[in-house]
Amino acid sequence: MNRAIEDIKYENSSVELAAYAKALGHPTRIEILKHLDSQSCCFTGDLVDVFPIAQSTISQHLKELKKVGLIQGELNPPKIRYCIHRENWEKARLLFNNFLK
Amino acid sequence: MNRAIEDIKYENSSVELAAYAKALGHPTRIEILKHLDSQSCCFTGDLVDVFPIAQSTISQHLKELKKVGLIQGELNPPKIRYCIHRENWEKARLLFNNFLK
DNA sequence: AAACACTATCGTTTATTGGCGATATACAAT
DNA sequence: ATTGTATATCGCCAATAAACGATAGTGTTT
Repeated sequence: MNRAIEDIKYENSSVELAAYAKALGHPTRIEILKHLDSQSCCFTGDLVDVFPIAQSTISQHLKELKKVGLIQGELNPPKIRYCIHRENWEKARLLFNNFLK
Repeated sequence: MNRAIEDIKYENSSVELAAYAKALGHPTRIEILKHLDSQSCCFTGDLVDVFPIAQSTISQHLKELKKVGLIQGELNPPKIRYCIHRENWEKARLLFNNFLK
């Protein structure tokens, strides 16, 4: 019964899907994405005005979303313009679509 | 963590979507659901044979999935037959579908 | 060079998650 | 009533996540 965690062999799509799902697993991140989607792009500062949470916290959420590839940030000094990463967004859409049948 | 999550007014759909996403945010749970889907239903014991993780851990994952409503367990003594909760599954499908446009 | 605006990162704290073995519970069959 | 089987729960631990304020970049403008 001594099972090592590294013995688990997941399907690739399961790992990818879980990663996207995990990133979507917080209401603030969902609403950040909704906001991004509604106006194609926006700056961190806009979000700080919209959500009653600290700037550093928002930055962390953005980092999470960027890490998993759902958004991308382009320099627009001194601001950073965040947009949805359409290619990966589509990839996620297909994964969820296929999974949820 | 000075701010409770309840203090932020999220859209209802954001909270629901995030809850589903969070439940899907682990590869083991994804594969459990795939397994359930592929054969409509199954017992905890079947999963213990399939995944190299402890029985208690699988039970925990099932609990998570049940909590969010994606699966349901019906007594089939002495076993418990787990099935996908089709109604909520459809609800999740619509939420993700709508969100990912 | 200094001041400013914007964002990221650091350090800390607390909560949650994921894993395990051990134990408890529930029911069937003996 | 005892045994056996299947599943859930408990207690524990390590790792990760979420939140904050403070601080450190980064690039513009004065």
